[in-house]
Amino acid sequence: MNKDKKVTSYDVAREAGVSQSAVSRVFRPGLSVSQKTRDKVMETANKMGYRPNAIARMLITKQSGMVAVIVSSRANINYPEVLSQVSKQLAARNKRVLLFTLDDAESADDLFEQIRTFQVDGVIALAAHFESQRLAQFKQHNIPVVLYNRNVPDAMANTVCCNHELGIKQLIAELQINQPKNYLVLSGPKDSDVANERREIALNLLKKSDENHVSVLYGDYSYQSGRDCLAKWLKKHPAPDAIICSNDSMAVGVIDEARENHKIHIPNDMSVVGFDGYASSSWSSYQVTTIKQPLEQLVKAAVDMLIERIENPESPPEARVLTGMLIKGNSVRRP
Amino acid sequence: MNKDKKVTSYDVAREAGVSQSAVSRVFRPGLSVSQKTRDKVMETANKMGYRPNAIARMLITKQSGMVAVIVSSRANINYPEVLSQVSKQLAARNKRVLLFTLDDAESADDLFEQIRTFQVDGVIALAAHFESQRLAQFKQHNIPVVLYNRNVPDAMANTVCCNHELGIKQLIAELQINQPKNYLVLSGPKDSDVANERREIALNLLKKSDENHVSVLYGDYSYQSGRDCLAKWLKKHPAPDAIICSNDSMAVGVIDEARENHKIHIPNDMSVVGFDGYASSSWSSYQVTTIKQPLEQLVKAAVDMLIERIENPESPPEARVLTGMLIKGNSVRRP
DNA sequence: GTGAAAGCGCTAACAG
DNA sequence: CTGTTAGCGCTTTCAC
Repeated sequence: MNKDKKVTSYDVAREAGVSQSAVSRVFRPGLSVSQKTRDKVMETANKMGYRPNAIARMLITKQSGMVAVIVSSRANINYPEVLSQVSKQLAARNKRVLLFTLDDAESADDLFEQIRTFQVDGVIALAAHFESQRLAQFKQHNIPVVLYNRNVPDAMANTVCCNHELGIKQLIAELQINQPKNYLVLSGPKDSDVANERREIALNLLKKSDENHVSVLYGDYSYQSGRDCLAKWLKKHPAPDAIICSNDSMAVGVIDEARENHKIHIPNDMSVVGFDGYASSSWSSYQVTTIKQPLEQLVKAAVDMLIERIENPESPPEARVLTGMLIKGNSVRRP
Repeated sequence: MNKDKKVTSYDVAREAGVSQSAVSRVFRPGLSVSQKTRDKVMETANKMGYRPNAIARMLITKQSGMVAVIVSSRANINYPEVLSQVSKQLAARNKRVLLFTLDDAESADDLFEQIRTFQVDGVIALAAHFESQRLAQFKQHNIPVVLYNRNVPDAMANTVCCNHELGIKQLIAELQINQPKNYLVLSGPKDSDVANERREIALNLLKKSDENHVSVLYGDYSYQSGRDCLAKWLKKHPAPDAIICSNDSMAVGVIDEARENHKIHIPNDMSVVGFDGYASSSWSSYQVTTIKQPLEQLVKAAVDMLIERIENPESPPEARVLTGMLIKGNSVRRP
């Protein structure tokens, strides 16, 4: 067993009495080598503890086998699961995840240079702060990018997204069983594309009926912001009939605040809906009515799409929209 | 602007009228280059869109600048945050995270070969399935490893961990305000080192008094397993006075099950404590009394330790134990 | 099927 | 301070 120096293909070749390129061939799948040579090489390789050096391979093949995944730490609470899914599914396609964090738009230039330096084969962006204008830079350098959970209107991007329009339609249909009059839309932050989209969809749908009274508040997707927004609202206004939250965390915050500090019963006095299908929002004390994102399928779509773009760089931009599932919880009053 | 071919340092050198090594020097921090050359190189480099190729650099310096981080998907719910912290703190030390998932012990051999292939500078293991016997393999190949949130008794490992002993002592002290007699210890899975440690500490502390009646159940750290375990227990036994859960998710599950299906009031009829300080466990409906892990400091310790081991491979194994903070929630009855 | 030889893009002595 | 010269460990023609 080697202890200090790394074993190279030359060492193995010498020991096995073959050429270095023979060793190389044995370790590259699908290359023709005689069974005899293969066995001999494999045996000495194992004995010497040889492993091909991926770095050297990258240098020559110009394929790093790595995909940059960009996350933010103020992330959507779903991302842990998304991330391990991404890693697993990319591993199945023989790619690794090189992780980058992006917490503010300012450091995006840096990030770009970093990613370029590492010669990644492609990029999956989970981070809200990854602005779609950045796409041009990547395109210029022929680095395929897939945006996860994003819907870019002008459609020059590869995106994978849950069907927000349909989902919010379903949620509003649920709410309307009670014929509410006063709605509050609790949006995510203004710098989040998804938050903006969900909010606008809700507002447009609600605008269709003149009878609806609709107000908007802005949180930051967090539990606490759900609480704070509701508390602030109730200082000057009566409780609305229904609150449409841009995600589940805020919905849970709203529910807790309503119950704890305002003696508002959910769902009897007020209905609340969320979005995402985050596990905690289904806990008995909340049972938020929400749209569950088809996480595994979304990730699969994103990975498939990226691989496709890596293998065939000329593929035109594509948006895949998957349908979420309505979870009928207990946060909407039933007649 | 280049469109197709990648720009190399030779291209820049030719264009700027200097040698290739001059270009190399400009892009390596801390090397002496005259201001004039530097400016000229930088200008043409920018003009041509040149970025040094990290892969080539890795090959020659034998430092990949990458750290393998091993996670599992059935992960501790804290890991999202841990992961982005790790990524951020490693980035500050000029290292990137190469992510690997490990979901079952069987694939660990594969994982090891993968990691070796990528020539990572070090490894941080967050995954419960990463068995400490594996350490020998890494040591043999001089790859430093730090185990996060793990306490390996025989101490031949670099570990970073929260002080479980102290934490559980504090939790039990809280519980004992009501002088409970019947305890239930709800442990995490038997194949988790941390779960085993937390369970044994609790059992040992409780054994000290002959008056205590203590039983043990095994969950899998999930919310649902908390519910299931309690339900199963209550079929044959009366409710205990106090339940000590190995993590917060199970504690929340226990609380929901008790309230919803058994009309047990928490904390009046039964006290529950958790461990970790997971955000959701502090939501008003639960307010679990727990120990909050000092996440940021733990990550910092792990990263510091790893960098230290990378720079100085001879450093002896070290265990760093940080103290968590007791969160007095509302899941323990007060007299 | 196999070996020889030429690099991939860069860093690191080493002279000048 | 700058340029020249060897490689890092591998893949990939190209003869044989």
